Amino acid sequence: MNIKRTTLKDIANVLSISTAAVSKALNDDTRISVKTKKAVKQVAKELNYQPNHLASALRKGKSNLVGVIVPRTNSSFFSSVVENMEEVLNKAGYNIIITQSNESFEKECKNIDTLLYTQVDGIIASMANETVDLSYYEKIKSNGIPLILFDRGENNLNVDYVGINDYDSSHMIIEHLVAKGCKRIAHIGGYRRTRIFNNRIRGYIDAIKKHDLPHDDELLIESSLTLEDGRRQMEKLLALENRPDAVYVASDYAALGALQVLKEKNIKVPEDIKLVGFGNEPFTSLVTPSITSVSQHSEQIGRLAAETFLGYVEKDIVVQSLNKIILDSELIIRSSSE
Amino acid sequence: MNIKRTTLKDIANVLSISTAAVSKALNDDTRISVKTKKAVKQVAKELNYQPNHLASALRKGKSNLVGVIVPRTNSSFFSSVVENMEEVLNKAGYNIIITQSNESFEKECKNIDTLLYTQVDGIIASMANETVDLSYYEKIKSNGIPLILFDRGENNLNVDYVGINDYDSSHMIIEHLVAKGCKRIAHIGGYRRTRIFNNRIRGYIDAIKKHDLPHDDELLIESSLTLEDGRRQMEKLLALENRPDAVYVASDYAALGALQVLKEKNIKVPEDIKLVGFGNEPFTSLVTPSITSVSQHSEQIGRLAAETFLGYVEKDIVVQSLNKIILDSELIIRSSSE
DNA sequence: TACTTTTGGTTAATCGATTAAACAAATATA
DNA sequence: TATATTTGTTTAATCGATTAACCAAAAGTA
Repeated sequence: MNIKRTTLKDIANVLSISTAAVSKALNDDTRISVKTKKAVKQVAKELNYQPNHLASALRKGKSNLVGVIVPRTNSSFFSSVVENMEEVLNKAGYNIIITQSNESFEKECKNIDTLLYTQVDGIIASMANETVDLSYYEKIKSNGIPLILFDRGENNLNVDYVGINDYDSSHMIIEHLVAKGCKRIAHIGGYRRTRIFNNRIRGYIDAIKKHDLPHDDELLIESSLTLEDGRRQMEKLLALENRPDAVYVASDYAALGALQVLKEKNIKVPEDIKLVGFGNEPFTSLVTPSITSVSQHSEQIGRLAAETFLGYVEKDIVVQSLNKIILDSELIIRSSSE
Repeated sequence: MNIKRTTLKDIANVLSISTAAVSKALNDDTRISVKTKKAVKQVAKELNYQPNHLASALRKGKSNLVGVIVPRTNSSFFSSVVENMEEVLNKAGYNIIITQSNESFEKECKNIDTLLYTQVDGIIASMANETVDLSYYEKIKSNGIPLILFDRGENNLNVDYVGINDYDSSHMIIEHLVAKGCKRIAHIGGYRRTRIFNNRIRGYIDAIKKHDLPHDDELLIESSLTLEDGRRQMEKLLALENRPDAVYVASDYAALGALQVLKEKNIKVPEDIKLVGFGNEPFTSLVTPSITSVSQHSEQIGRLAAETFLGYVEKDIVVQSLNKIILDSELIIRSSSE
């Protein structure tokens, strides 16, 4: 498969001018006459000229590509974030490369390597569940390109972060459940090592204490937050001597698993146990009963992360620092906690 | 943000040898002594050398990147296809760039431009719903890189295709519904212009005829197959004087919309109306009642598409032709049609 | 007229890695 | 010993676009 592509030289030959002139003409350099520009553009069109991105990126030291790393793409939160990010970046002349870590640290490292290898101008990422070793992210920083984190961030990296207020979100949820009369609220949370999940756990504990509710160890569970683990942990909670009357799950997927178990055991939701998820995935409104959840404003997160990146490249800023943009979340109350 | 990266030259300088020797040493050229290789690799490591992909790709005329275009990433089918594709390609030394068209023709064209611009070595794509004009895909072909289509393909492009047998799948569904005693089966299908949906429609019609069942025009509806349109079309079917006793929907999302409407109207599924979806999205097993659906073997599709691509680049084949790999699908029977 | 400025280019270097061709030194072969 | 081959490396060209530096011709200005 070798079809010779049109190059600047081909255009230059046709018009008997230098490649430099052609390059400048195509880039609308002021030092090229209108007449020449017209001629060049005409020939470029005729020969179906497509600039060689590799060559120009190599020369300019800039690829106009932004790398994106997400744990999964098949989550509506991440997919929406990416979509909005892309819109902003496209407008600024950047294209994006999406990679997914599948929550695996190893895969995430590979993705980082791929992106650096592809010479992206910056990376916008949400960290995998597994990730504790930050050396690969340090690698991005030491490469000198901007790194923007969203949702799953890490203070120690000292880079920009866009996300919601997880601590407050937990408070909001507990307030809601308390208002509904719950007295024994459990939390199936994520792993504490992940900052956002740790914040949700802290929020949960503080809110529980504030209302003088029981905060037994057995009511607080760390989980991988997959659907399957949601099932498993819910079964654990149901096996307790003293069952909770409400469960706050830090992810909609795990909440869905929990709901399945509750339904299978004929435990009425919300009458017997109230359930709250997190993330406002579309299916939360579709299942029966629909699940109360927290909306994270994915559109804004995507847009803000992109704009933060653009802020760096446009102003050619050299040093990044810990700079958090924290958005308010919104509790969407549905049948599972009514 | 300008941190000077280590180049071949830096390594060459340290060792007082030529950059050519360094390049060859790193690529394990047989003409370089073991001693030199060791020294070079040692220094490369010390200086944290990262090859400049742009430079090597430019020189070699090969980027080792494969572009992927999918209608959406937040569908478990596409996400699983991509995951498996990636696994195969990674092993062969290729990295992938994922782009999503959001079912928009315009966006798809942009994606193709981006990928060609990034100089990918090939493109694996599933076409957007909207796409009828194939000129952008022709552009890929005329660029001389392999194009592999999956799921949403198009014969007229004369390229490789990996997908399931949609015509047979429809038959399988109708057989199942007939066996369950259904006598008036409706089909909410996709747009006929999309080959797979056309095949499903043809399969539906032929199977219906085979069983001498009514195939009134009002029972066959073309739809965008979004959840919302699923609702809309289901409402249309319910407004009919002579309601169907089963509905076969060509997408799980639309089937979910249909199910919502049925539940809202207190129509019992499967007692009053049986429902079948398509795609075996995870939520089909999660909703109540769970939805009968068709599994498309996403893992295999992904793997086969990747291997087809590799077949071209490894053998340096020049001409592509219409070459279909058709897999069998599997009907997963659940409560909605029991 | 004589000098300056502007216009519209051209030349040549450059980005960093690869590779064909050349070459010196070491080793093998006749 | 003389010649051929192998080994290990260097030189220089190349991929295609960009750009700093340079230059000739035209136009402006004192």
